[in-house]
Amino acid sequence: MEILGIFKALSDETRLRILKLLEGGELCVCDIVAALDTSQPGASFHLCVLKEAGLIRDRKEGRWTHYRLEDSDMFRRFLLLSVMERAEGGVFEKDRVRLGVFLKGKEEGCKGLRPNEGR
Amino acid sequence: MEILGIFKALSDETRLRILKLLEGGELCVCDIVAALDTSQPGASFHLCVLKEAGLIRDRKEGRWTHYRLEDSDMFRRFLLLSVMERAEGGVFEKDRVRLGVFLKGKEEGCKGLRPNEGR
DNA sequence: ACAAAACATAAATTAAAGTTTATATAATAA
DNA sequence: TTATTATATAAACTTTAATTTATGTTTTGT
Repeated sequence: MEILGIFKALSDETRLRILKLLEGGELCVCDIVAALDTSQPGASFHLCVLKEAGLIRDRKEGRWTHYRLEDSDMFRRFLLLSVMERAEGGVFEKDRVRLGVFLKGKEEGCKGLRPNEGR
Repeated sequence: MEILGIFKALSDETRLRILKLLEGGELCVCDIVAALDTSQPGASFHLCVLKEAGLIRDRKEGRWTHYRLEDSDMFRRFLLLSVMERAEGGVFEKDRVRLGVFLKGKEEGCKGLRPNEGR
């Protein structure tokens, strides 16, 4: 049953955190690992569950995999919106901060490099 | 986090079956046990999870506890509606049939009894 | 061709959730 | 008051899901 898989995917805090992060736009796995401060296989596992449930999409580019929200149908769109609105607490804010720091660090590393020369 | 509890409550097939049954109106625990063809403590456990998540309400009357859907707020109403619409498969139909048979049996047992004399 | 980075997958472990079995409680009927 | 019915709760057990640790794959940089 499709709907059961969707609710199961949404019934885990780590996965709600990932969805909230993706609200800000596409992210690669290492961004998510940095933001959640968790293990890389752990993040991959949860991303897989979310993808199977049709809540996120992936896009491969070189050695990176970028994930973004999949809200092409009404039901999923509503659920994702609900997560954005109703998922609250310090965890999400902290994730957002860690992500910011990490992304900033990435930018710094690229200073002075020409396109396609970065990490 | 409230939303997490709601999704957790919805991430189990037995509980979706209970919600679907309650679509038809209030039921007592023994109705649900009969419809699901499961154990009474099992049904009580799942009813408890659904109640804690605010998806159903209970009403005590004599030795019975009657449960019904709680759709007083928009979000829960939408989720419950989604379950009604999107939960599909033979299980639900079978539950409905078993419930019908059981309720019919109850009625029969009451034939010829004055009010408050039957089960 | 070799090394390193980004991610995925698999096996082993741990933790959480669901089921079963037994017992308790509360209300009604006899 | 004793027995019975409807339900709840608790403890033991089983199943499922999540985490950890180790390794594999692919792509890119040197």
